[in-house]
Amino acid sequence: MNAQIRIVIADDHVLVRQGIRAFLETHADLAIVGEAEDAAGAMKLCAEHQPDVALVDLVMPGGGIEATRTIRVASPHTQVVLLTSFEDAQQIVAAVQAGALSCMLKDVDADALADTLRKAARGEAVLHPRVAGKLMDALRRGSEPGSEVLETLSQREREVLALMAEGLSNQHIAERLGIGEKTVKTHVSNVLGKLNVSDRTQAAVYAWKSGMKQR
Amino acid sequence: MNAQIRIVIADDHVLVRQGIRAFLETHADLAIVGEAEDAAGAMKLCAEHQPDVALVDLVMPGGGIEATRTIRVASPHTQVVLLTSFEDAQQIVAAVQAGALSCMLKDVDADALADTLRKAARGEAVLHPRVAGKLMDALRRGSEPGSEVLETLSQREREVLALMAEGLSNQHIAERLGIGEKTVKTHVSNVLGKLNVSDRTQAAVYAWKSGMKQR
DNA sequence: TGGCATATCCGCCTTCAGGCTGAGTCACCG
DNA sequence: CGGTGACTCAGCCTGAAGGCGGATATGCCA
Repeated sequence: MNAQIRIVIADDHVLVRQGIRAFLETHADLAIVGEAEDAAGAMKLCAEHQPDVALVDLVMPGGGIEATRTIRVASPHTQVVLLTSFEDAQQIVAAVQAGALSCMLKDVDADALADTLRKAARGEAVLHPRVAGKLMDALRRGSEPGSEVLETLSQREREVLALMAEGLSNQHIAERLGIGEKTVKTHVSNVLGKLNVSDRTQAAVYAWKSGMKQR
Repeated sequence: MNAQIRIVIADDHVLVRQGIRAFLETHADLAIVGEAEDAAGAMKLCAEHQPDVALVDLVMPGGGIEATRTIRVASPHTQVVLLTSFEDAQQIVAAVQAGALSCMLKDVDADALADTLRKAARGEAVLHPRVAGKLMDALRRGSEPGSEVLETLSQREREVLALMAEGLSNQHIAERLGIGEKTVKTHVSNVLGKLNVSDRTQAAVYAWKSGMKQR
């Protein structure tokens, strides 16, 4: 007994959404339960409907990658299928690491897309053939280079950021590094300024996003 | 000016080599210039003939990965197409990083294999569909299992955590979710309690550690 | 029907984070 | 020798964060 597969579409272009909808409505087992036009809306919609699959455009207000990440956290049941016009390996890798299951280019035909969605609902990944090649490139290069902004940090600032990214308070960082808390606050302020973020949580997120915690 | 594509086959099973040879000989544009049964022989053969493509078994004496690496170094012109019976993500990733271009499972049919070889000669990668899935898994490195503690969070709490993990302040989370800041603070407190952490930065780190990538 | 979990909101209070300013030491460099 | 940058520390002040208690409304389940 196969229930319908419930799908949320997230794309900032109405035309694209309508096109996808028209594509998918020819398949009786696929039900579109909602459409969003930005990352925030996509997360909200997924949290609300808990769809089986979210079809997310890589390029959208708020960011397709951020949308993927928030959807995966806020709505673990929902599998994310990425939709993209461009074959940017870095972006695709980032999206996969953010929790995207499959990745399709926008030139797929209706049946292939439907098939991808069905497989996604079962947790099976599908890679668009041309995406596969890009992914191989990215893998070969061994992950993306870190942010150049991180390079502007001094040694001490990097240490402080690393401990911030572990969730330590100023006091604990001070103890860990054997310096005063005031000094830590100075470093923290400098780090926040250089990274152009407004608080330690954003700095920690920055560190994780830029990969300083992954190699 | 389509010259024949020159191919070297490296597999330790005579039967397999003969099978592949029989497969490919039905295609006039594919020429098998040599067969090797181990890594050393494959490298020697490639260095000698500088073939366009080397079809390398992942499992062979001397190691398919080592064979790939040495071939790529000793004979840069030669593209390596991996052939494997097993879908071991680690092995495949390692082989790709060693320089393999494409990866096929041994259940491909003759035409698909021929097509892969032609593309490889042009430098285009092809991933066997089932291999793609494994590769995604490896990339994701354990995002699926998720922490069991995350399961104890309510829907709303997961949404709040997702936004905390993006670095948003209580005020911004409130705006994003369309609820009051006081309510957000309540949710945040509950999340901190359930995750057994003492501040939002630690919660964000927790989300990143358990929800997205790496160990 | 009475618990129980969830989600929403309010107020009070304490602690901490982070901005701003200033300042001392040290090492390196032109 | 003076300048520059990194590292250290200090005081002051504002605002955000988070704990604690209380409150209301929903829906689910025994």
